[in-house]
Amino acid sequence: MSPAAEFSLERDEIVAAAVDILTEYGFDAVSMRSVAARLGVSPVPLYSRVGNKEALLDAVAEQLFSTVAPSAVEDEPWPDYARRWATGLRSCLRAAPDSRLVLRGRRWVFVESTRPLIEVLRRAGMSADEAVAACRMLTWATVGFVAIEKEATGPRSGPVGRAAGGDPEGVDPAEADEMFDRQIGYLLAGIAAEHPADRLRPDG
Amino acid sequence: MSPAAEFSLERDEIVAAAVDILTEYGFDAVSMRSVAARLGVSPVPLYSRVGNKEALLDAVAEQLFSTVAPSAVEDEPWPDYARRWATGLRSCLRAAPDSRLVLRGRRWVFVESTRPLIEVLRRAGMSADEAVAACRMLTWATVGFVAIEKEATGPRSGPVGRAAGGDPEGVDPAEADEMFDRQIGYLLAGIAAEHPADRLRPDG
DNA sequence: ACCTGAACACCGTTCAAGT
DNA sequence: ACCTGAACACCGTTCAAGT
Repeated sequence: MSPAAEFSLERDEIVAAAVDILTEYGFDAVSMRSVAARLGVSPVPLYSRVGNKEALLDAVAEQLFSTVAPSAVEDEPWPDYARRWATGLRSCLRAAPDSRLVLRGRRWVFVESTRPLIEVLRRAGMSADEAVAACRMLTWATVGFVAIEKEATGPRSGPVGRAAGGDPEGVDPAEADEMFDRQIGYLLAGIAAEHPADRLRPDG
Repeated sequence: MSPAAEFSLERDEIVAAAVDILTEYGFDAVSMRSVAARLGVSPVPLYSRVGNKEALLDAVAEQLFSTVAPSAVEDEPWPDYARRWATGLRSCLRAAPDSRLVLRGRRWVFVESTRPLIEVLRRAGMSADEAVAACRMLTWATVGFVAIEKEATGPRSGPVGRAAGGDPEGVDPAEADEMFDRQIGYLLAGIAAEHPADRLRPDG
């Protein structure tokens, strides 16, 4: 470490400070000014290191979400792995401090995580296009589900006075789990139905 | 109309002004100050009429999204109606100026629109719980899909330089249409599989 | 080079006056 | 009662100085 390193402001420290504020005080507390203050610096140097606030949130999302895919088990049927993959993605997303991180133009943070799933699908006999289409459907369904789930099971549920009761949208976490499982199951069944077993199990 | 009506500031005018700004200049342009300015008023009176900004956006969402359900056709099989219902909801959501309107705790704006779907499902023989569960899955899937679709087919698609190319998430509108149809089809098939035809078609 | 204080043009919200 | 100007405590971002 060079002597100057203790005082120099690295991109990674900025991102780490933003992650800290995000997890401690929430999404709305993350500002260029608050991140700078936590680092004991004026907001100006942040702009030369990360560009602007949007780029900072890009970096935060990348750190939180990249490479979340579970590893494949030998000889595991593709629907089993796909289900594990979607479930893993969902828990990762649910653990995230705020869904706004991923929903405003940061879908690309998952591209890296889709690779193992696409590989499993391809090994099962799907073409590249088929594998991408299947992977995309599962990803969109999962991200979309969690986006709604996070606010459906969260504190706020309507304008003052409304909510719960006969509201068909009020959902507790256990119901959400079951609903997610069922939805992914339906999608996997639909995908499987378009891919005859003999093509998908060339070694069976 | 009382003589004072011309000058009095009604809640509806405030909401209408907010909708105008939203559609003309976008979500970020909607502020208590900009809405007040459009009405030629200081921001203060808005607080006594609508409460605060969140309540104003609640009212805007309600005006834009309530009652979007297509009406049922006589003797239409429930999966056909459900598909039309989901497609109608999707186009309504896509026409909306910004997905942030519905994704931050405003899911309840669709509760009214779910009624006709639930009625069709119940008439087809589902129990109340089954109908609500099926309706919820379709609603969540559709809202989640559009939330991702709107930013996937929009202008921004990653940190500068990334995007398109081999990115499995880059999608054009036609592909999104097909993907939505397929996904809803899979869900409807899954729901139908759990509801034997004789129960769902008591008159067949 | 790299940081700072100060500024610009905004926010949501509230308060003490005015009529 | 109902509105206003002014203020408070914030934003993101930029600029002219300082070292």
